[in-house]
Amino acid sequence: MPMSQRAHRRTTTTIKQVAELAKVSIKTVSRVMNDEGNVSPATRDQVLTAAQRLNYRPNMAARRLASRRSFMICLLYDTAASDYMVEVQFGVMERCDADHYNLLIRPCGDVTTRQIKQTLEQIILQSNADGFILGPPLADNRSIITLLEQHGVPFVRISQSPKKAKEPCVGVEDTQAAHRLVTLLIEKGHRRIGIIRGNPKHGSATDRLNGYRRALVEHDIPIRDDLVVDGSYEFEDGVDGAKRLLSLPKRQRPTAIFACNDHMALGVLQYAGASGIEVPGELAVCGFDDIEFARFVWPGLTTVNQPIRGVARTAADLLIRQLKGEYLEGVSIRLPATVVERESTGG
Amino acid sequence: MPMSQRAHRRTTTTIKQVAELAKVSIKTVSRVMNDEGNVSPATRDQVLTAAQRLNYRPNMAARRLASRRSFMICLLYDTAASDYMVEVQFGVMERCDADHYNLLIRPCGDVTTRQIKQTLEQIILQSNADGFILGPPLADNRSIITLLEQHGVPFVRISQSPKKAKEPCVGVEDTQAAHRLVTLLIEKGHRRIGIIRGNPKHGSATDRLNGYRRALVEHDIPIRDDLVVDGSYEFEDGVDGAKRLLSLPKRQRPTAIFACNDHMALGVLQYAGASGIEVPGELAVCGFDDIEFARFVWPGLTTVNQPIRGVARTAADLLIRQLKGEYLEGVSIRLPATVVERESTGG
DNA sequence: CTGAAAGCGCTTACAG
DNA sequence: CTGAAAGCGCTTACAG
Repeated sequence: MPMSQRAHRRTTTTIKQVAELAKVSIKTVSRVMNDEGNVSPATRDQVLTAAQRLNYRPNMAARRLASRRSFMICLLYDTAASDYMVEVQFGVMERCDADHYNLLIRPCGDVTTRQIKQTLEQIILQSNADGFILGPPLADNRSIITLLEQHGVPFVRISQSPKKAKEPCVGVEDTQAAHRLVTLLIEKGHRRIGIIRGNPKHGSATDRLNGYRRALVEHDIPIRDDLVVDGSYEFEDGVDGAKRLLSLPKRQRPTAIFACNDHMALGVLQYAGASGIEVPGELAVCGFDDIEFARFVWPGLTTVNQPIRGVARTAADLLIRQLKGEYLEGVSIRLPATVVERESTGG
Repeated sequence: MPMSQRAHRRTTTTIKQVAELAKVSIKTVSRVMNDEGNVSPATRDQVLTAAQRLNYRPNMAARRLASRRSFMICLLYDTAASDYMVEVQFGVMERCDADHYNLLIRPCGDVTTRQIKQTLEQIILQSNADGFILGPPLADNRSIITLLEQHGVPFVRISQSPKKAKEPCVGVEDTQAAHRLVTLLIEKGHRRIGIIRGNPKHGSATDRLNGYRRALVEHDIPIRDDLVVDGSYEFEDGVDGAKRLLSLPKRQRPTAIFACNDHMALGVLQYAGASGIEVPGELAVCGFDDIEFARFVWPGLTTVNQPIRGVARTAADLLIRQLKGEYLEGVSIRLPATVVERESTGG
């Protein structure tokens, strides 16, 4: 006998059996299980006792079919770093568990917007998700947002650009964090500070650049265009950016580089290592994200720790509250981030 | 009107409407949708055309309820590295998509076996999963295996220890890969090769040590106990291991270190960097796993690339085939891994 | 505060 | 190769 057949034989107790034992109607059991209220404490106790004795668990498939809800939340994201996404998954899951929602994950890496839209439409049509959480930078994708809005499906965005849609949005205060980071460099005596910018598709890229600018302006340090180079959050951008910045004439070249994420900062470190430039002696380096490896490289990387799990938990919370009928249009939440100082910016 | 209400209004076509349009019974539509056969080509075409015209998608909740299957596969894992798990998720998902299974993820990091068992029992009782895929090292956890077997739930293990259960098992040929890696070091002239072992809870730790031993034996190099140090796959173990190995008297200390995973190898690199020991000049270093950062550090890390996604896809495949009734007891598959040579082992 | 009835959209088991 | 009937285990909408 193959296992698959044995598996079908699992005995399950139904709402009917609980109702019989508790001597009430199935509707009353349903009321108790769903905390609907309008049940006398005595009846409630009877039902709960009966349910416990029979080890009753509501059948989700039946509940879904009858209520026409899936109790599933879909987490949609594309090419985010794995560390980041695993944290997001944890955060969302924590919140989902509390309300018995299932989490469906939908990575769409290396896929065109057109393909994502098709997938999305399938998921929506099959009623496989009551709501969506969009990770960056998908959360800023205009045509995805429009599609979800057209179908009237609730969703929450994890993004730095709240204005891009009226749906709730959760992000990080990274302008402030970047500001503190660059201020730290200035306080250590740096005046020529280079920056390697993030992927312009992400709202965070703009935010972090703004933090950098503000810190310089506050200290009356002119913003030099030749110290601002483009990047897109990839390791290689860090290598290229460092190369460009450090090939400036010696008296003009930066003594510190702020790479807008850790991947690029590690690229800077690699270029420095390969070129015999000593960090932090000749060059201070800092990143953003505090990925696991920021403390694993030598010298350890000064960076910013983002409360990713908290952001994700908050996003899930807003979505679930929306599903329960709360009106949350225009809600935007930003969580604070923390500067983590390590060896790459010196003593 | 809150969004949650609008969401409920999504119009869906049912099997009944398709049946009417195609002028057949709903049972026949069901047959076509499930590829059951026993339908004449002409009828089949009619149904397919009708389904397409109405943009019909079977309602999963109804299907689940009627068939008493959840069409969900649960991926259960604990404290694996995020890079690893994201790859596993991708691989499993790829295979699930093909058969319209949903993927439920269940990370159990930092949780006792007792708690995992409770969670598992809940999932099983709620029929929320037709089958499970166990990631390492959970896949070798005796009491988890027993629990699943008792409930008669099909599962597949991702593990290096096929003998630990009769259920299907998928792994990597890492003994051979470790053997090739150490042989490479020997061919470069190294004779004193240290090894930092992996977490003994993982079957891979034993495998990799065996590969190391075999390579030395084949080249008539004695295995020295003082060159074999314990570890558990954490970065810090690499630091500690390097410290211990490199504090040996100069003529006895290793000229190369094989850390049994990349995290530990990066620990070795960090210790070397902080101690002014030049890699690869004074010390060759290699790891195992080929995590993203193996190529981001300087010097780039020589390591072994594992076909994680393929392993995961294979595991999902075995599970789905089991669910379809195939008999796969005792099946064990090992996929080959590839040595990736970078700067940390020299020219 | 409680319940009887109808129905969610499929599959199963059976019949022909 | 095709179909009519029953039922999966809940919730919804209504009545009292």
